[in-house]
Amino acid sequence: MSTTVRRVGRPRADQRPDSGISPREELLTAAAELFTTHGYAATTTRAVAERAGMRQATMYHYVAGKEELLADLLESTVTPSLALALRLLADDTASAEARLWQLCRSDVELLCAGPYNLGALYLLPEVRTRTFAGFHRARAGLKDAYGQLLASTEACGALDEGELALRTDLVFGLIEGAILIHRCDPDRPSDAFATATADAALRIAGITERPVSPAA
Amino acid sequence: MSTTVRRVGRPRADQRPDSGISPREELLTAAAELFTTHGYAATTTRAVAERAGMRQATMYHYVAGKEELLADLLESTVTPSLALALRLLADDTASAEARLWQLCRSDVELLCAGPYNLGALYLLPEVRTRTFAGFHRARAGLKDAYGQLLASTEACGALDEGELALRTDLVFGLIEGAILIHRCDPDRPSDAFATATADAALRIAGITERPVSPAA
DNA sequence: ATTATCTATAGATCTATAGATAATGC
DNA sequence: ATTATCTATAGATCTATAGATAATGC
Repeated sequence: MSTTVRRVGRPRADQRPDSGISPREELLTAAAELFTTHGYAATTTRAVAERAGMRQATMYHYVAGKEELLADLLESTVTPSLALALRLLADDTASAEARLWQLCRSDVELLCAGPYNLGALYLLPEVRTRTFAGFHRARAGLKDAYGQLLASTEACGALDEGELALRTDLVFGLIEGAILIHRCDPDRPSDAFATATADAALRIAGITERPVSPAA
Repeated sequence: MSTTVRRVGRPRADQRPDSGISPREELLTAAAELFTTHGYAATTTRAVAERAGMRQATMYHYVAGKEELLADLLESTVTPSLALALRLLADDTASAEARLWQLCRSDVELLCAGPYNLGALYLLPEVRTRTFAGFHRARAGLKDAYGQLLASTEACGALDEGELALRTDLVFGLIEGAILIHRCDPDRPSDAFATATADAALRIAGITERPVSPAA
């Protein structure tokens, strides 16, 4: 009946109650908090490891270094958004306007729902390096989905290529920037905020009234 | 007739042609480039000093450290915007819509015109500390001006306090985020981009057609 | 035997200060 | 004498590896 799990290997120096998640995930959680609050470069491997309950050197048993943690965190923010975007692109039972609205709303909710502003991490200059190619590919795919949905709307259907790209950038920029706006006033309920941001995104696109939402 | 300026003090180790700006400004320029491309925490005092043409230790003759450089740079981005905002608030010859549009357009131009994405620096976690109180005060003043202009528009005049704050955050967020959008496609001419972004900001506010621009 | 962890540390930084130096100014 | 700069460096990091240690598994 004892919940004390006997584990292989030398015991940790400071024992803590079992969190239920794997050491690697504990490292990711610790990194998420520290990267977003203190900054990536300012966060040491020691700080991440200790917060995850292990000594600095032990971290290398689970990850190759700080960059790997950041790459993992970034991919985890964009992957669910991309999955939804692809589903919505394939769905022809709802109008483009309605699907775009739903994508916007859901992306803002995803960005703001987590305990940390992971969404803001993509702004780090370090992220430009090739280590993060996977993240960049996924993000480009997501932005492309926004562009395709926009192109299918009545308001943007007649735009030329350059104008459409500009609209897409503005809409996508507002959605990605929502995490920073949310940070100004974190007490605002995030579902109302997500709805208002999706409405704003559609107004940017030139769609003046909120479309009928498709079945989720 | 010689342009070689004889200056007091020990000569620099590696002489370079006179740039015309003061050593402190050279440090600020160097910091702007390095902070925006490599990140603040990742930039060393040595890197800043050498790029400004002096040895690492000499930097301390002009500034107290890295933080002072960042604080100065941040204030320099928001000060001109705030000055214009206050002028526009006091100007009652133009409609609120027209003044808001002009403020948006001008802010985006200011953010995007510089050679570096200084506007993105305010996102750094380090900026939350009290060293940057001056910057935060100016930024709050600017956002407040946006709020006042918005409140004077027909589209937002009837909104309650919370709704107005939300609109303000969304509009201000789009404008501040414009620098990040610009980074995606830096070749787009920045005046057309600024115009499109100001249009988008007004659409977020609920203003459907571009107001007649007041005399600049 | 295998595993997860620890301690210890080499090597590579980076910041900020101390004190020397090489100009001009008077 | 004053000034701007330099060189040198103490003290404080931080990363990543080497090798020891204390569990379980068989």
